[in-house]
Amino acid sequence: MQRTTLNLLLVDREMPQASDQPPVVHVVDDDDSLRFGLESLFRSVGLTARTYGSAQEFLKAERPTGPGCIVLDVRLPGISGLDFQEELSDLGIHLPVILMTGHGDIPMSVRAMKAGAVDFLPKPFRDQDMIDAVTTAINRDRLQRDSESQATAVIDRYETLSPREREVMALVTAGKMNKQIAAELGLSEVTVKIHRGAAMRKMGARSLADLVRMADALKDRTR
Amino acid sequence: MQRTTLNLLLVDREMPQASDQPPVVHVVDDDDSLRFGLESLFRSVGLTARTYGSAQEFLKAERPTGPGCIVLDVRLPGISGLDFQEELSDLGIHLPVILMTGHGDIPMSVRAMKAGAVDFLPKPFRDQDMIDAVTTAINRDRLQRDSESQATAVIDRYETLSPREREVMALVTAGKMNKQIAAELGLSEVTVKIHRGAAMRKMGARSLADLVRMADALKDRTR
DNA sequence: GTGGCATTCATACCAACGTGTGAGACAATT
DNA sequence: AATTGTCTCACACGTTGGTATGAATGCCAC
Repeated sequence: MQRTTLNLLLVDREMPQASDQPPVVHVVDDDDSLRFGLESLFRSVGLTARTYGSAQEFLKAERPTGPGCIVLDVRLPGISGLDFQEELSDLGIHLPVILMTGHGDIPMSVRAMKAGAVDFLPKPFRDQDMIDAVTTAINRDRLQRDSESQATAVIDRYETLSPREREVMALVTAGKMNKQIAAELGLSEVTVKIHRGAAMRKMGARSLADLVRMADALKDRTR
Repeated sequence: MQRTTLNLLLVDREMPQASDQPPVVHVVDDDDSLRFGLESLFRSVGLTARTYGSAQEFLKAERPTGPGCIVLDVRLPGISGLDFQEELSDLGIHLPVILMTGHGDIPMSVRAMKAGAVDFLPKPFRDQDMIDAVTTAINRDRLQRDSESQATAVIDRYETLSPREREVMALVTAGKMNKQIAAELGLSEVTVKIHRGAAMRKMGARSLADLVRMADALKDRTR
């Protein structure tokens, strides 16, 4: 579930976000002619492509923030495409990855897929297969981005809560009554109500159901 | 993602369940000696194996209900292992699948992994690789089973709700007040309270937070 | 030290929730 | 025909939740 747990909780407040930027396909391959070929292929279907001759070149370029995906050759100068795929995760670049290879084998493809690759295409591949893979990758990225931005909004609000408010929120969303919470924290019931109200206000929850879903979304992101 | 949304909601009531049956590895391959080899390999690590010479033989055997996984050759008499993998899903057999092949290629392995295979092993493989794959598969199955049985328990309870109770539950878990629900359904507030109470009782929810999580779990299963 | 923030609480009031009693209507089943 | 289940509602009572007023304490930073 990861859930699109929060579906429409925050939509009205988060709507005017720039989630509709045109997607960019980042092509990393040391073969010049293949880069040019892919660039024009993607342009032919209305997609913007940026190309890089090596992993280093990709990394020293401006870090991609908009939606898109990465098309990666397995054999790159200096680093394996598979290793680079993992490195991207560590760097916090979660764009979906498509791998290509001229001399690949099954274990290689399995490793890539286990690591979350969208597709693994042996060269030569058909143009349509690449386009299908990129389309799938971009859709996946869009979904990721949407749930990510919603989760981020919830986390941002959560950060504004005081320690006490967080404690109370945890117990409230665990289904406990104010009275029980007061006993558990050694407080009076009024105080609990105040923290509870503050948590609702700061989190932007219009109902307890909202708050419960936000709490669950927070748990999912921590795991 | 499916969320372990419900973590401990039902534990106290569902605990004495037979989720701790020993796992069974189902081996489907037409090569006799390989079947025997795998059977003794699995026995050597304390796993029970059942073997089948073909997909048909597997299907006409007693349908597996306990935990485990399926080890499948890609080339089977009559049907491709990849097609069989998909067929198993359609039949509602969701045991994790590991594929083996003597003459495989990359697209084959990619297709299998996309379809959710745990691993795809070219023959000959190392014993340890197979054991690792099976271990991963069985763990995955355990997680699936746990969340599945919890979800089933919630669904079973939901089925006992009357239509009105379901309507009210939906609106309650959407965060609406009794007053609003009454207006929306053209009812008096008392009536809403009665349905609401009945829903809580029948669902076994001890708090609104519980009910909200159950409602979300139901949505996740429907999707 | 003064302002700001977090935390705590009493009192009080109103809104919302939960449940029980009692009852009428309708449909389907036995 | 009787039963069962669903759906409906009025009335009443007690509990729980939400908020405002007013106030006290302690801490940290400017």
